[in-house]
Amino acid sequence: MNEKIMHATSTPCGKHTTLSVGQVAKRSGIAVSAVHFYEQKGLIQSRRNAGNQRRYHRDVLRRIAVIKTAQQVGVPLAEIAHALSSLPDNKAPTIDDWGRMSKVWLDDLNHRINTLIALRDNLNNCIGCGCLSLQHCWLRNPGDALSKQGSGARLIDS
Amino acid sequence: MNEKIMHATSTPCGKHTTLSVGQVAKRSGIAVSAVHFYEQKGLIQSRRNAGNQRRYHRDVLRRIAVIKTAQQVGVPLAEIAHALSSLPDNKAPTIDDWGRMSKVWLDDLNHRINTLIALRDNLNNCIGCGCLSLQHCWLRNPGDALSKQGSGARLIDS
DNA sequence: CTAAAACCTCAAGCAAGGTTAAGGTCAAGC
DNA sequence: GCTTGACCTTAACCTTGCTTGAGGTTTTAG
Repeated sequence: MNEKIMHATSTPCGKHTTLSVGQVAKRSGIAVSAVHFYEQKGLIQSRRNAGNQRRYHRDVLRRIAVIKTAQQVGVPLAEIAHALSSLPDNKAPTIDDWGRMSKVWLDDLNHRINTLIALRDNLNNCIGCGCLSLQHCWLRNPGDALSKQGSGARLIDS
Repeated sequence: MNEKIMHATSTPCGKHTTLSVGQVAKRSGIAVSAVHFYEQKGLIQSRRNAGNQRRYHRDVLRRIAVIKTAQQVGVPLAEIAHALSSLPDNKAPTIDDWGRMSKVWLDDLNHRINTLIALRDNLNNCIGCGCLSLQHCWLRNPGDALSKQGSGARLIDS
């Protein structure tokens, strides 16, 4: 009880205050259970106060913002975790920290962006030119096995 | 047995042949079980031959290519199904068909692309300018509840 | 004609990403 | 000091997107 500083709302200043799980949930717009879940999966970290309650560094909000944004576009948690792992725990990341993380992600993000753009433009393109040769375009995707056959897959290929 | 035309490999021509589930799986690079699954979810359609085996129109390969590409970038099956539902079953889609589908998807694809680009560029940007004010950038995301609080979320905001 | 390969239907199981519920502790206000 | 809300842990459950298995039929190859 003497450790007032560990109680989430006990310091009026707000600048050096830690956050309780409920505060993190409210501010970041996710459920308390999701905060627990992310912590369990190692995406975020907390310390415990004298009464065993979680106390988060403010920077956790930033991490959660990254998590949410990445998830919106389909990046799996494991990958997000990997990227976030290059940031320091429980303190504000430095420029170098962000740089490391950025590097970890850039390739993947670019790949995702390119795939989406290809998907969008192929839809447009095949309509625009009227050839309907989607096959041709999809095949630029390495993961796509369609090309190897080459038999009758394309319909009106020019 | 008289309906030779319904047997997947019985016509030598290859142009008007239907595909068995195994052939579809092999050509599209997905498992037979996944083909079943997609059909069950309404993403693709089949007819049955005299022996109750599935026979697919060739165009199913194109649909699966779309499915796979979209999935790679995190579009959920339900949304893919919705988009695909504007294409005709069991026959090659016309230009108009693709146009309808494209329209259904464009907004979502663009949103996803923009989110990813924002994610990538924010990572770069915040490093480049040194301000680390990621918060500011994330908040352009409508789904993000962080902004409403405005209290102490930003750290070094300029 | 027969054996193997491919197919069928159901049902169960798995991984990811959480949510919900149960039973108990901690903390803040009156 | 006691009640009430926030928190704790553990465990079960849910949805999505499939895979695996069991038990039986159909096709194809020799």
